[in-house]
Amino acid sequence: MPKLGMEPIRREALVKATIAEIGEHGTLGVTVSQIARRAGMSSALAHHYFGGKEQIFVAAMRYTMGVYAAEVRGALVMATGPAERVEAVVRASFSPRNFRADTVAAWLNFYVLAQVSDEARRLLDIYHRRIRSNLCHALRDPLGARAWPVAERVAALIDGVYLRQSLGHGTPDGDAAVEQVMGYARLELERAPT
Amino acid sequence: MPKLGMEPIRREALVKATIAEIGEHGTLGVTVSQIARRAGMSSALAHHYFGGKEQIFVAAMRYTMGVYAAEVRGALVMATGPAERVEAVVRASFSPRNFRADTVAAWLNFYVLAQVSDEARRLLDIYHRRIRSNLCHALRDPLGARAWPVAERVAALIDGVYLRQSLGHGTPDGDAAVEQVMGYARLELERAPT
DNA sequence: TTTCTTTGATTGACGAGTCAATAAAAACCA
DNA sequence: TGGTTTTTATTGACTCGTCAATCAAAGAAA
Repeated sequence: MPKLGMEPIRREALVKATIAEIGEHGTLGVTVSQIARRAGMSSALAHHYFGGKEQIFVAAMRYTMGVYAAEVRGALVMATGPAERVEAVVRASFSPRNFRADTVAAWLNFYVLAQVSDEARRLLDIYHRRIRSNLCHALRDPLGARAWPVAERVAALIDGVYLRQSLGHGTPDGDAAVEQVMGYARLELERAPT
Repeated sequence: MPKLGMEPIRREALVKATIAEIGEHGTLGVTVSQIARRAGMSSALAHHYFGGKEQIFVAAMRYTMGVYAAEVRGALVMATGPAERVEAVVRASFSPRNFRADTVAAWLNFYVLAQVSDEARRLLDIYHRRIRSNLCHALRDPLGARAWPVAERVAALIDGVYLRQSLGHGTPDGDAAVEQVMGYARLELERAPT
């Protein structure tokens, strides 16, 4: 059975199982055994490859952020002009995938962890920096010096709307979320001339 | 020792101890014993008065929200005019108290719990409805029909900015947070004429 | 005495992380 | 080629610790 090169396969299986398990239970209070069982291996193997539960979860979050970053890049290549570029970032943030219960649970628990785990905090910083950079880049041309504060506000608005859509009643509505954020973005772009 | 009317005293002590303990550990993974010890009683008594850990935490969150609501009301009575009323709500949301580590920890864990606990979800709904109502009321006069979507956006912006300030580097800056939100609010108020 | 308060002790269970031991593939060697 | 060693993969069993929740019983006021 033991074939070579199992490590990356096991790691990915664990990462995906972690997200699924946290999505089902809502909490980080899932056990390594549950995650390992879902990934089809013993808990000892999970510890062998990752070291501990927190490291497994951070890896899972890194994965989630990677997928999100890819979504953003994918949307950006088809965008022309500032408004479209901003909308690309916003749309990616509110994609169906990001509103799935497991993704939401991952993010919420990630925020909790970021309070106390340096590694998680670092990862969160990367997310903040990336989205800020993407938005700034899109806004720099039309807004000039105002690009920075507007980007910051759009980023915060994305997070806030995401939170409310995720925890509100009923199924989250991605299009409505996009409109909520773009409503502000367009306002800034229309009064553009710096 | 057993005097009458201990119940409210014990409950309050437990609620405050819960917030302090979660603030110190960051997580809901604190034990009932830790909370009870901090509140100066046995864990059995905590169970006696609240039933279980989740109920203790929900009570703690209800308390936190109550304090916040009082802050908002206090700020509102001194406000005249739409802009000031909005700013009152925003300022209260970013008061030093709300940026204390224990309050932040309470809110973040509350979001996690709201995914799976009906009681927590109901409480979160109350928060959403209240802030929406306060902002709508402040904006209805100058913005008319546009009051609702703008209020929703301001509310989301508050949550988003709060999240970023709390989990960003360094000490949260309440004034900067207020300015970030009011920057948008004023934009809407200036183009006011419906 | 009745009622409220309080806790020590207990139950019954679970969990993270470790370790020694097994299994199998690959690399080395003759 | 056949045999042997090394490396990687894998897990069952175990340690040590924890914890939520219960309960019977005791202390004290009404």
